[in-house]
Amino acid sequence: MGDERTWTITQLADEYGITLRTIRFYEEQGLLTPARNGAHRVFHEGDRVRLALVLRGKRLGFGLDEIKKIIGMYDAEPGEAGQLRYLLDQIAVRRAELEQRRRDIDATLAELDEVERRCRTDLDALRTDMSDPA
Amino acid sequence: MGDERTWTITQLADEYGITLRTIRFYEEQGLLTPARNGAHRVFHEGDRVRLALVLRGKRLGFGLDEIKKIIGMYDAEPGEAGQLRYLLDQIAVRRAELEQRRRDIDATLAELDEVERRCRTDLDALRTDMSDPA
DNA sequence: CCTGACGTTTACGTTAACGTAAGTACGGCT
DNA sequence: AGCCGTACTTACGTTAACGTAAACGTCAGG
Repeated sequence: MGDERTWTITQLADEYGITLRTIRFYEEQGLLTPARNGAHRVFHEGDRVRLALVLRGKRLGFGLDEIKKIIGMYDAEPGEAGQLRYLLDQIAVRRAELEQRRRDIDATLAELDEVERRCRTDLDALRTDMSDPA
Repeated sequence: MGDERTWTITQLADEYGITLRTIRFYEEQGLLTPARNGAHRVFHEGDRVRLALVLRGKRLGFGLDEIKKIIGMYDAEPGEAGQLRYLLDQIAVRRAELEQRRRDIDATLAELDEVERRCRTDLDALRTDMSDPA
């Protein structure tokens, strides 16, 4: 039932292609809170998921404190109405940011397409010159 | 014909909500190459477009040197076949990155939706408790 | 003529996100 | 007993992307 599987710090680092230092740093910043066996860190499934979320946030270009807030929203306690409204607000803000990013991505992809087309046209032209050097 | 309109550094800074320092820094890094009137910078339409591209790159979380390469692709000279193939390679790389980012964004948006649903459910529960305090 | 707005350069300061030692500790193998 | 592998903490170093201050030029308006 209760997800017995655990990981060491190097196992997680290997799995996600990051360094031990990075994981320790994330803990230092409060992004991770692994259990301890003496001095050694013990990571459970939840820690693993959180780490994945952090890395995704990074790929999205968010700063670690931003990521901390976002992740914090995932496991927010129900709390009182004020907190809930604040949370909804924050969700709206993040969503707006992400949607802006998606628009940026789409625009950039479109321009890359354009560049690629020009590129292939130029290549074709070169080939034509080669086979028809008159 | 030849786009006569020009801008001062403050005009561009105001338009894009950045500082003079930032624009000067971008020039220092070779991302912008405005003309000069004596010591004063004179920005033409092309510079303005490039600045917009830089800022979009930043919103996407790219570093300035990455952005420099990407923008460099836009105005690459036809060049020889080897260069063109390299460029096509680079385009493929960027595209893969951007598509990964879009997947990340979609996943995050989906999770935000989930959090929002839980949030609204909780709010509803609170309202029900209020109106039916038995 | 002096001030203020706008621009310039040079250069040191700052923050984020780690990198990189240095030194210590502990369990297992031979 | 000695060493290896893995992990720990502490702490200074580094890079990117500007911020910020200092000191100066120049042109229009009062």
